This record gives sequence, structure tokens and C-alpha cells, in this order.
Amino acid sequence: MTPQTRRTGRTGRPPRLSQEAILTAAQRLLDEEGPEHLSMRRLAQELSSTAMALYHYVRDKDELLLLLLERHAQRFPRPALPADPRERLLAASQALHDILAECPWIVEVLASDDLMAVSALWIVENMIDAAIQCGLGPDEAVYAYRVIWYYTAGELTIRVNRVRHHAGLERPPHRDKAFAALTPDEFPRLASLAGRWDEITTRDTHREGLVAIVDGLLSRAGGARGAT
Amino acid sequence: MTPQTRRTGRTGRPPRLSQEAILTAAQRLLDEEGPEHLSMRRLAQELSSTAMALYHYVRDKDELLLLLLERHAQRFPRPALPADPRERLLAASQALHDILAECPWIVEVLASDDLMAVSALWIVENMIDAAIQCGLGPDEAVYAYRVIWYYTAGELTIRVNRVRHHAGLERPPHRDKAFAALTPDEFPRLASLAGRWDEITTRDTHREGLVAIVDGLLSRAGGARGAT
DNA sequence: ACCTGAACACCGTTCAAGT
DNA sequence: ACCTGAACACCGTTCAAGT
Repeated sequence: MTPQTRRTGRTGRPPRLSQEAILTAAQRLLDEEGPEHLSMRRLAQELSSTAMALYHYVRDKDELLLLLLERHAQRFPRPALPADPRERLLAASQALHDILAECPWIVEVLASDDLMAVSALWIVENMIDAAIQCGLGPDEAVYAYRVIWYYTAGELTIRVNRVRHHAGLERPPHRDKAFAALTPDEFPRLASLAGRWDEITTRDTHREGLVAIVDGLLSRAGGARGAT
Repeated sequence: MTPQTRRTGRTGRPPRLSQEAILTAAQRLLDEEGPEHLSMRRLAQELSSTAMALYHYVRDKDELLLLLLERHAQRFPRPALPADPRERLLAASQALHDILAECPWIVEVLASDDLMAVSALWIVENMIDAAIQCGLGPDEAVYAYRVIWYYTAGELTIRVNRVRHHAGLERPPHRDKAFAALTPDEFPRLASLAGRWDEITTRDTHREGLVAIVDGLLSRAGGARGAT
């Protein structure tokens, strides 16, 4: 939605708000208070305005979030991508993750389909192009992109939920229930790992997993490179 | 939370509600009206009761959802798992997906950490055990489990969001914006695929992706099998 | 054109009171 | 022990009205 601020002469009263001001305030709210505090009412209050005034600049809350992602992706430094297609696929996938890692709350919104924000389309283009150069067919390349996207989205969703719950300080009760159920005769592997579970699962394994997934996806292509 | 229905003599007034009745009603609501209509108030109304009466049987809404997952996982037929470790890892991962595919709305809740509902712990046990039998070390096996879990969670999250938006009938506006941005000179691969994008991405590629991921994860183990 | 106020139709949860 | 009613502190969004 483009704001109704059309420059058709000098009629009407001058705007006090702007999309830019709204997005800046929203980003500050997000950074300082967390996504759970970003509501239209709270945001309006931050701008000394009313919730409804915001609807002159964004169609609804979803669009507000998408605009925030767009802004974020635009500001994000676009890394130089390696020439080697496998390395390029890895680097582009990593960029996808890194851009979203700073606003994982957005995943819920843009998870509605498989295309990204306009400002991040260069990533998708590069992922698919690199996959094709690795020897995948066009359809296979799209499917490879989607597998990586699902992995990324899952990792980010789980990450944001973890911090959300950890902010609540207390361990979720169902975790304790699960650990209590870990009898060595029924669940020998889990029981033997239980003591180190938190330690093991705290490690950031995103990159490792990404490499494994990419190699698994590319192994179907017979390792051919350079072919379009 | 166990309900306060302690059988300590026959004092007090007889309960009209029960956790069972609440869960059954909640499941029906979920099936018939969708997860977005499951609220404590709506559920109470369904039971001709008040929202607060429910809080005698569940600690909060999160626990209600977890109990629903537990019930669902219990009822889910436990498939016979193949002996071959790679096949077993695949089958258990598939079971993880299939159980959750029927209630993907739960992913948000249990995504808070990496352990599952108690009734689905056999899946995690088998995934980790099979990974170890494939030649991974215990820590590597846990990490492999987590990679698969992220992929599964992402796939399910995106799926539920897709149907949620498709229920709203109209295509999300940012999709059209993204497609409009697909100029052939800037995004040659995407532009050439744009016409078939929906067709390509509609395909259910969960299984294929899973196989690729598992193979990618296991390729690090040198193909050793049978070792603990 | 830009913004406000009141209202609609909701949430989850707490708390004191009733039977 | 079990349940209710009122209240608290919120949501996103619509609509008619004001300047």
C-alpha cells in the first residue's frame, strides 16, 4: 500500500506522520521491547498518535511487518558471493539466514509462501542459479531452495520461541516432564544423553546443518559443475 | 498440571467438567473451526461453561495445547520401524512429520525447545539411535536430529501459514510485488521460472528433502553401519 | 487529506465471591 | 472442590465525524 500522500497540489492538511517515521518507531520498539510489544496501539502511542492514524500509511499490521523486513533487507550489506557454485549456494543461504536472524519474528509472516521480500530476491536468484550451475535441473533447483528455506525458517522459529520462553525465566514444565520420562530401559540413548542435553543443544549448529543439507541436495546432481 | 480432582473422600461438589471433556471439545473445535478459533472463552462456551472453569483443569492455554499434542501422539499408530539404521532414521523422521502434520499449529508451542511430547519420545530415541548406528557420534546424532527437526518444523509452519492465508482467498499482495520485481535482466532465473512458480512449489517435496538431508548428514559418517 | 473517538468483536488471566 | 462474574489489561480493525 502506498500512502495516500499524493503530491496533487497543496490542498489538505499537512501530515504529521509518515511511513518512514512509523517504520523507524516500529523498529525501535522491536529492538527495545521485543516483538511481543509491537502493536498498532502501542506504536501509535509511541508516536503520540492514535492507532487509526497508522492505517493511512499501512494497510494492516502484516504490511507493516513486511515493510520492516524490506527496510531491514535493504540496509543489510550485500556480501560478495564466491564464483564456485556450491560455495555460492552456501553463501547465499547463509545470507538468507543472517538477514532473518536479526528479525526472526518475521518468519511467521512471510512463511505464507516461498518468495521473499523484494529486497532479498537477489538471494533466491543466486541460490537457484547456483543450484542449477551445480547440475540440478530448474525444478530441482527450486526444490533445493525450498528445502533450505524450510530448514532456515524452522531454525529461526525455534530460536525466537526459545528466547521468548527463556525471557520468562522458568523452564517450561513439559521439558521436565519429558526428562522425567527418560527411563534408561525405554529410552537408552536419550537417558544417556540427558545430562548433557542442554549443553549439546545450546551449540549453534546452523552452519554445519546447512552444509550437510546442501551436500545432500547436490549429491543427486552427480557433482557436475559449470553446466547450465 | 494435574486436575485438582483428588479423590479424597466425597466432600465438595461433583465436577461437571473434566480434562478429558475439555480436550475432546478442544479437538473438535480445532477440527471443525480451525486453530484460530480455539480460545479459552470459545472453548468454555462450547462446554456451556466459563473460561475460568477451564483453569481448574489446565494451568494455561499452552498446557492445553501440549495436552492436545500428547493425546494426538498417543492415538497415532506407532509404525514398525525398519532394522536398517538409515531406513530407520528416515522412517522415524517421517513419523515425526506425519504426527505433527495433523496439528501443525502445535509447532509454535513446542518449538520452544528440542524435546518433544512424552508420547513421541520414542521417535527421538529412534532417530538418535539410528544415527549413531549409522556411524555418527552421540553429539553428532543429536545434532542430526535437530537439523531434521528444524526442517520439519519449518515445513509445517510454512504449510499452516499457507493454508491460513489461502483460507483468506486473496493472494497476499507482497507476492504480486515480488513477481512484479522479477525483471529478466536482474533476476534471469526467477523470471524464467515465474510462470511455473506456483506449479513447482505446490508439489509436496517433504519426503525428497528429508532423504537428501539424511544422506547429507550421514555422509559425514563414512557410511559405517552397525557400530555403536 | 489527515487524523480522532468511539465502538465492535475479540483475547488470556487474576481475583474475590458464591454454592 | 468446583464454578461464576466482574474486572484488568490488552488486541486489530471499521466507521463516522472532525479540521
